[in-house]
Amino acid sequence: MECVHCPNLNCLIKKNMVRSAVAEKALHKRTMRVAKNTQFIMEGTLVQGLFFIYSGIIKVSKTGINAKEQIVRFSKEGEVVGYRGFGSSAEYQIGSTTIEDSILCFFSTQTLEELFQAVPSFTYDFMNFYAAELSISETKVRKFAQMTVREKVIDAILYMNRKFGHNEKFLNLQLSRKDVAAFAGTTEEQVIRMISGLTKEKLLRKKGKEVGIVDLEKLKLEISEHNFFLSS
DNA sequence: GCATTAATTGGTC
DNA sequence: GACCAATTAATGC
Repeated sequence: MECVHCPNLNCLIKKNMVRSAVAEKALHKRTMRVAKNTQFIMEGTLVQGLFFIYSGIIKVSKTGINAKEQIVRFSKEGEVVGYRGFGSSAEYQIGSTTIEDSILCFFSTQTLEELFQAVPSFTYDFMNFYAAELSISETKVRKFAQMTVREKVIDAILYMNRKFGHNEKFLNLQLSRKDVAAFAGTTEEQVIRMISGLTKEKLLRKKGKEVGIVDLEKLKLEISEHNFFLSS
């Protein structure tokens, strides 16, 4: 998977390919195919570099109290994973697992550091990326403290819709109830109950494990009342 | 099909 | 609202 032919124009590597240093380093990356449901970053393991997603979907998670999983975010093509353990600490602060079959481009810490030193525009893009992530995690803290379970579940579904889209009937991203719970910050049973309730209220539809949005405006309204809409 | 995993429901603290 | 147990539906082989 050569960067020159990569369609992900928003990828930080691709964006900076015009700089010869980036283009040169891009030749030394390692690309790997990772099957669905495979963990490719273990929390607490030694940081070796960053993964840029060429294609596929992955989840980023952190182990909380009682070994409960907390999903931090989901990422798709063009995005980067592993940066949390970058720089300051030597171990990855997060784990990451594929949700779909994916192709990842790996850049070693050493290569990246050389690029940070040599290419300001690349470093600048990363800085903006970190800043945006920080802002998202700040509003997330607020959400967790103030939202009801119903709002958290609606918020999670709206996020899935914003980020991965929706076809005629259902959300494009099909997650297990357990993953939705781990992302929303509640339990699997609560997610199931909320989805069932919202389906009865004609705001959602469901068929098997698939979930779809029926009344987007009403769902948005419930969240916007608490000023939580935008971001994340 | 059978076996394993996920979704759902009901009840308790 | 979380945790636990029992039932049922979905999925892998």
